[in-house]
Amino acid sequence: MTALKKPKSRIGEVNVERILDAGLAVFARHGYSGARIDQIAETADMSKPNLLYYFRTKEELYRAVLTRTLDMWLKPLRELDPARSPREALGHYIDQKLAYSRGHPAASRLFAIEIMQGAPHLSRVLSTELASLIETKKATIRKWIAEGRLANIDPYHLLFAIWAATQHYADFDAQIQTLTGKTLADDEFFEATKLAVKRIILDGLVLR
Amino acid sequence: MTALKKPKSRIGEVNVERILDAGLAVFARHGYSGARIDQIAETADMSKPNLLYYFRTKEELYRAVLTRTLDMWLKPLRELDPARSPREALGHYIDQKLAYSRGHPAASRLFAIEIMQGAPHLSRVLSTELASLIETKKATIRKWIAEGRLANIDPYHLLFAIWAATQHYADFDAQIQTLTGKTLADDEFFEATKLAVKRIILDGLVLR
DNA sequence: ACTTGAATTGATCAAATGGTCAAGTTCGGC
DNA sequence: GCCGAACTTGACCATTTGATCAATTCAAGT
Repeated sequence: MTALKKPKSRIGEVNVERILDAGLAVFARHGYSGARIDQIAETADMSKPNLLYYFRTKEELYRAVLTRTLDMWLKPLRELDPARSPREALGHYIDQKLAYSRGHPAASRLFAIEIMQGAPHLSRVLSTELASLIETKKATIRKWIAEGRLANIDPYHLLFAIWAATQHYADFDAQIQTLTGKTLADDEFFEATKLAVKRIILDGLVLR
Repeated sequence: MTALKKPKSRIGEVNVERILDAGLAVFARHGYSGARIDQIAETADMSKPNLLYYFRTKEELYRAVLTRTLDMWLKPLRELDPARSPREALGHYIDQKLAYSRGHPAASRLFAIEIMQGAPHLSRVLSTELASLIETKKATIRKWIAEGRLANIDPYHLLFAIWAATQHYADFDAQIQTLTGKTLADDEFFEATKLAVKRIILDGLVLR
């Protein structure tokens, strides 16, 4: 809506990139209000006025960081493939989401914090871009159910369960690390997690 | 550890209660830094200096709110009953956690935000109280597995999946409401959610 | 080398905010 | 009714922090 930044040179583009990275790290760790421009600038290796030269306000920077985050968040869902079997497609989706949790934990947390605080900056995007994407994927899921290849579950709850279980490993990393001593960064734990999540959600816990 | 508040009269106790409620609401919506003492005081219907009379610093109030929150969070897990069947016991646990998400969404979000930001105020409690409780429950789960009544899943991943799926409905309420138009406050949606979560986690999605 | 616009920063401002304090009011036991 | 302790508050202070700006440096094209 409002005009954002437009770097005029190569060096400008590099700086914008550095600022976005720094902003993501600091916003995710301290929240919007807790993040200080000084700290973001320092993380990005530049002075505060210089940062404000690229993003005129803290709010503008926050929105930019958030937009970038949401794009990454949406990507795996776009790839959910109706042509494959539900086990393959959903399994692949879970793998992709867990890879995202592993590769971009700060982005996952920032997104989560934003939504938990009422999504004041995202509500528009959620109700348009995400909602229409979901609409498409609902059809895919319903098709699988109609074919008798999937339990008769409301597509929403299915997606929520997958989102929750996969994002949990990034968002609650501190808790997981305290309890298990491990993180998704650990290769073995990452593989074990992929198997466990797929087993729980796709196959269920209770033996019959 | 540090001495906290100790109301000396009946009116004092009532005020402390009001402040804790107000603090929970405001901290959950704006995070620690974003919450303003003025706003908490106003929500609790008192002046800022009066609030500071009961809690000497913002930090002290925050810790008090957080402690209370964690106690509520732990309660359902304590009740996980090894004597019942896994389907009954885990099903009951899921129901309890969803009831908590419905009844105390702000507490759920505050707890989540705190952990996502590295649990700076909770790490001690997590590694002691929660860790030892988990140790007990791990035995219960392993017993069920040994008896062949539960799939062979690492107890940690089992608990994480349940926590994630149930808390999601409180924590991501804004997103859920945007997409489905409903909240756990809606009776029908609440019942449907309980069934869906139990079906997904206990029975799995893929038909065999 | 010169010019022009982009990039950079030290100094500074204004507003917001956590916290204090002295002074006043209310409450509960006697 | 009296009295001390608990409670309440308007005014105020110190610090933090988002944002501005004039002045300087840097980079690229000619």
